[in-house]
Amino acid sequence: MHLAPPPPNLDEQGVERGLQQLRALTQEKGLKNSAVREAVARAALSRSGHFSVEDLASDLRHGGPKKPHSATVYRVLPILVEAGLVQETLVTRGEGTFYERTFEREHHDHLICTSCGSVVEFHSEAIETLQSELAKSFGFRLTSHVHELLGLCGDCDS
Amino acid sequence: MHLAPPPPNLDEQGVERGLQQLRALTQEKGLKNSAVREAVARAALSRSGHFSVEDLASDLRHGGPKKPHSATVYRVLPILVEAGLVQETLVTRGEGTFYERTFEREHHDHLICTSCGSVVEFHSEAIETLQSELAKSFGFRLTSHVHELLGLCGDCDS
DNA sequence: CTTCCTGCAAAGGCTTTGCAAAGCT
DNA sequence: AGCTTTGCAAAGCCTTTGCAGGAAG
Repeated sequence: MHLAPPPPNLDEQGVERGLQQLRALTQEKGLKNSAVREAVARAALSRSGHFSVEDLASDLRHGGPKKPHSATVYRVLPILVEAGLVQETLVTRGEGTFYERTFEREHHDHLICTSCGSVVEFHSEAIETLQSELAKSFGFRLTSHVHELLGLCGDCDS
Repeated sequence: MHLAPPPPNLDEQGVERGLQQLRALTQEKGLKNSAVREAVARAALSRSGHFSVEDLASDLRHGGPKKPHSATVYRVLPILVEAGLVQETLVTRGEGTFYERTFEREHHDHLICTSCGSVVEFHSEAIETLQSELAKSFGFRLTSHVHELLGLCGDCDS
């Protein structure tokens, strides 16, 4: 069990590998290439922490030449999820959907302070193993999971 | 690790104990008694599985003399949560919020088939223990958690 | 030329909120 | 009386959808 290492920002080559993985999926599905979709993917891969759809749209408005409409971002995100670049996260926050990069990043879960909102990312191999065994014993093939621990952090608990 | 026992429906006395627990909270908070709130609590405590706000509102429309507006149910549910009668659940389903009774019911988590939607409730003492240790090691005081395993059940995986 | 993609605006679905009447204490 | 609670309707918010023009293959 350990603290997940802080998000090691993806360098330009990493982003490029992510785009290639995206292209592999879109080709396989018979989709066309799209500069806008790649711009969204770039923005998502470049983010270091948790982000919302609006965060991405905002990055794109300020950052590059392409300024996708947020409806487009909503349409692209499920593709990025399917391509394994990002994943929904912080589902207990309630206010809107959040994502985080999963591409070339170690799997982790979250410990969340319900008072100040601080988030600790952890990884427990023991829990992962138990989950697998559990699923197996019920005849399930596990594809993903949501595991968020809610409580008060040291600062808020005093 | 085991299958959580099927919800042992609360009998009338159990419901009454639940209402008492609710009254304890409302008194402590200086709230007033309310027949409508208790009707919602009764409906929630009487449900056996997972339910939505609309499910409750519907029960109340058909069941008793009181027919609370759904806005009222939305206002009452957080109080029932705080009183420890119910809890949000199936957060990964996405479509609206679901609740389930926690009062006089063993804690459990969920294994969910993303294809057919079937849900298995399980309890793993080992995982619970690991969670506690984990929170402790990061200086958190745990108050609750969300743990949902997503995958394909035996039927859908063939 | 056929199919996919994008922007825009509108619709949708769930949940919250403002207000006035009604209910507790 | 003074505060909470309720119903109702309206507003809010996030997300999805229909459509028409544009881009890719």
